[in-house]
Amino acid sequence: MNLSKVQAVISKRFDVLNAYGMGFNDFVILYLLQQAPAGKMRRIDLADKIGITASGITRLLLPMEKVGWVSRESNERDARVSYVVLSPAGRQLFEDSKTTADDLALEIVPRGKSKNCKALTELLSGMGGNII
Amino acid sequence: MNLSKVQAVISKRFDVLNAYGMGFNDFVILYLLQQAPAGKMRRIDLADKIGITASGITRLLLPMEKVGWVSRESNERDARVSYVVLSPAGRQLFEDSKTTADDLALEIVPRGKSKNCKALTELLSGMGGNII
DNA sequence: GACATATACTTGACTACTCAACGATTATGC
DNA sequence: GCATAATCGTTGAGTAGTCAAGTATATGTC
Repeated sequence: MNLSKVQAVISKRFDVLNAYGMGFNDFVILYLLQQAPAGKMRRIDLADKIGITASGITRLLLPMEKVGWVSRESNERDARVSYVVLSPAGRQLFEDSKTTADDLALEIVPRGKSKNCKALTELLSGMGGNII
Repeated sequence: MNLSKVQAVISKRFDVLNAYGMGFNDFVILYLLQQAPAGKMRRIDLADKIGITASGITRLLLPMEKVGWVSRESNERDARVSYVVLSPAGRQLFEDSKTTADDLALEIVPRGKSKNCKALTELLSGMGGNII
C-alpha cells in the first residue's frame, strides 16, 4: 500500500514533463530506446520492461509516432514483430527533458539517502522480477 | 522508474481481489476505514492517504456505496464535510478478503527479506511524505 | 456584518491504461 | 507436411483515475 501511494505521489510530480508534451511513461520509453542497441526495441519488450500490456504500448506509441519522436520498422525474419525506433527528434527531446527529470529526482530522493536507494532497488527487483 | 514498474506488476497481482468484486484501492479504503476510530473518515483524508484526488475518491466510493460496503454521514459542525462510514457488510468483506491479500503479500515479499521491508518503508516515507 | 479567501466535495470532459477477442505469422510434435 | 500451439500486435469496450470549473460552506479581516 505504501508502494502504491509513493508511486502515485512521485508520478504526479513527474507531470512537470508535460512541459515537453509528454507523460511519465513516454519519458521511460525514450530512456529505454536511447540506451538500447541501435536505438530500437520490439514493442512487446518495451511493454514488458515498463510493466504495461501490449495493447497499452500500442496506445502509448500512437501519439508518439504521430509527432515523430519514434518510428516503425519491420523485421525481415519475422513478419509478426515491429520495432520502435528512436528518431533524432526523439533523442534530442530526451536529452532536453533528462535534465528536468534529473533535477526532480534529486529533489525526491532524500538527501544523503542515495546509498539506500541501491538496497531499495534490489528489494524491488526481488518483488517484481527483473526491472529496467 | 523501477518503483513505477514494480507498483504496476504488484497491483496487477492484487487483481485476485476481483473475486470479491473489488479493486486494489477498494481494499485499501476498507483497510483504512476498518482501523480508523469509529470506522469512519472524511473523504478528503481518505484521498490524501491513498494518494488520489478528491474527485478520484468520489468516483471510487460511488459503486462502494451502491453495493453497501460503506455509507455516508454528515458532520453537524461543518456542513461541507461528509464522512465515509464502514458498514457491517464492508467490515465482513474486509475480513474475508484480508486472508487472500495476506497470502499474496507473503508470496510477493521475498522470503527472509521481510526485515528489509522496514527499511524500504522508511525510505519510501522520505520520498512521498507520510504514508499509511 | 460584508467581503475575500480557503476548504470539502461533485461534475463534465478527458487520458491512460485494462481485458478479451481477433488476425497474422511462426514454431513444434509427430 | 500438416495440424496444433504459441507469439506479436491491434482493436472495441470498459475502468480508474485526472484536471478544471462549479457549488456550498466556513473563516479571517477590517
